[in-house]
Amino acid sequence: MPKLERDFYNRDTLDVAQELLGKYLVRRWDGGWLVCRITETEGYIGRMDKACHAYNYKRTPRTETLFACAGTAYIYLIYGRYDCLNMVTEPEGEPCAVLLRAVEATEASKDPIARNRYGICAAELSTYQEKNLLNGPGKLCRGLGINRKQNGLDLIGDELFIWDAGEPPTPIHVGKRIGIDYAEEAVHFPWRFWL
DNA sequence: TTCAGGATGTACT
DNA sequence: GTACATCCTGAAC
Repeated sequence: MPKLERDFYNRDTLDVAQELLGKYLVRRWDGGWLVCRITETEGYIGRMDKACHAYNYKRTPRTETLFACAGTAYIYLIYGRYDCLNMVTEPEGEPCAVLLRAVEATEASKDPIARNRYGICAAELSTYQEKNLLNGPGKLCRGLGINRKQNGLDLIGDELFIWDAGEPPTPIHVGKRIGIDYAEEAVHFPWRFWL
């Protein structure tokens, strides 16, 4: 399966957000790989988006990563407890990114992910735990062992990257983003995509 | 199955 | 001091 190259990320943020759906997030882990299918994303576009940390090109130590070249991982702490994973998009200097909101574990990856999330093996998961394994941005980071130490990581490398399995496009749902009620007019931008 | 409330720490004002 | 791109728990239905 081909790995996505920098050209993929160096494009319009909303195109990237939609095309990431159905592709596979790959994380090197314990000598092997954790592989998850991407099912929900959101776009954030700093030049015009009050929901983006780098709105109006605001540079701070935290947002510096958003100005890096496309194909960089932007990872930050939210609500004091959870990490969120983003893919930086568009040319260097444009603070834009795609937030990964939800993924699905492949069968072979379920055991280590269940251990990361609940400290048990996959066979011990309740149906409730299985349903809530990776269906949120904080959950998928916890499940895949991703945290702020990986902020700025190159997504073209071996630690963390995306595989294109060549699956045909399926219908994509479009709607408002979640958890950004403070963002005034940007609250209504239809920049959330899911399968 | 849904809902309210609390946890928790960093960034920024 | 305030706000935050969230998640979990427990209680009510």
